[in-house]
Amino acid sequence: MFAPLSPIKPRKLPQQRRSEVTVQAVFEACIQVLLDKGIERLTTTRVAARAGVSVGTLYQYFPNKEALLAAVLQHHLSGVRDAVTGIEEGVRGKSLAEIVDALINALFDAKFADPATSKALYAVVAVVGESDAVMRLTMEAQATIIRLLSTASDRSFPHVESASFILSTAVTGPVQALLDRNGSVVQIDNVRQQLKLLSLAYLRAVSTCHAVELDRA
Amino acid sequence: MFAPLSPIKPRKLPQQRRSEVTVQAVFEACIQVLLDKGIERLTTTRVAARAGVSVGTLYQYFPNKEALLAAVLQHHLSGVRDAVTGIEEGVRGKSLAEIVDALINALFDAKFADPATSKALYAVVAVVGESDAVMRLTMEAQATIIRLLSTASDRSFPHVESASFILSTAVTGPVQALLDRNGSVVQIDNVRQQLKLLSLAYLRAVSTCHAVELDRA
DNA sequence: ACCTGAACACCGTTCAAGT
DNA sequence: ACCTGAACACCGTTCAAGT
Repeated sequence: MFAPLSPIKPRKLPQQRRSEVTVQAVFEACIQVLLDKGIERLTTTRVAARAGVSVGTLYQYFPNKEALLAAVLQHHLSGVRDAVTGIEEGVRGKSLAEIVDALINALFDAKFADPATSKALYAVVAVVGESDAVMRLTMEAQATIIRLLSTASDRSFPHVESASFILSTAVTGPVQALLDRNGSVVQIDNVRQQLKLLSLAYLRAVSTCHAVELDRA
Repeated sequence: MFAPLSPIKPRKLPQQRRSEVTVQAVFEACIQVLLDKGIERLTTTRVAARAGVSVGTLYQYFPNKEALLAAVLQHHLSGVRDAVTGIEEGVRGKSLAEIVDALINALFDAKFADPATSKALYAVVAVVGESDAVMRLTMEAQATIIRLLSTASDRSFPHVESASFILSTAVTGPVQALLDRNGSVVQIDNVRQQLKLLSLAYLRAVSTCHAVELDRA
């Protein structure tokens, strides 16, 4: 979050480094427990044990169970957000079709890189979905989509905010369903193509073509 | 579920009736607690107390907490399924546009009749989503959509199953987001119209027009 | 036939004590 | 600076006892 900007400073931070390792271990243990016990049997003691530390240590870094879950979810969501913002330069000024293609591909690559983790985290959303940090990440991704759509060379959107809200939320459902059913690679790819089709069809329906735009003086 | 078909038989079932009342009370109490405590603080003791019975009584009707939550979710989902199947006769043989209109309207009427309850139940899906009964209801709704799309007079679908899977899951996301944000009436209606647009645009993209169909002998 | 509530094993969280 | 684990309040579930 607020990494020191001073360039050469590392070395000899033994304690800090130890705690970093601990936090990372707790993080990974949390996902592991989530994966093979389910959120209902996700226990702080169990997570701590799996991470190789005591409960007390876990509570030194996370004020409570919910904060732990929120942190894990946050980490995952910021990965998704980065994947989406990462395509921004590459598609600037391109056609709507190309933008949609890049967008859906980025989302699928991020979500299905580790499907088990993505699936496990959906249960977490229900518990910490109202968290500020999570809502902020969602809105950041939304803002990026708004910017992306605005740069389309062949189309313009009278209601970009509305369109990107519908688009981003609509795409979520099929992805979630696919994760839930442990879809095969070919099913995943089929849904990916269908979502490109859906997104493009919808966005074209709510946009106006640039070619016929001559309402100047 | 398996109501006796014998016509005149009621009267004098004092005990049964008492238990029916109890079950209903527990049911409603469960939703109440869900609403103002959240699923993380949903406690069997709390639900029982709110229903005006003891924990022991609750466990006489539901083998465990998860079964209770599953039953509540099931009840809600069967309402949604009924809303969808209810439009079936009304739209048989009509145009795709009319079918989509009726479908989205039915879904919105069912989901936003009691938005607070719908919202609260999304957290429950994460806990009992894998339940057989819940999955059966989801598939029944899907099957109805497949039948509906097949009856469209002006269009036919080469891959109805795929199309209805995408459609039904895609529509879920915006509805869920709207419930999460406690959308106003005008926002709800806006999303309703957008989803009709989206559904129609997508379904037209994956269907073939009936007018050009003359591949007979 | 239905209900009660004390009892037990387990979970979230804390804190005095260690290195 | 970081870790431990016993301790406490609370939750899920059971069961002997009531009406």
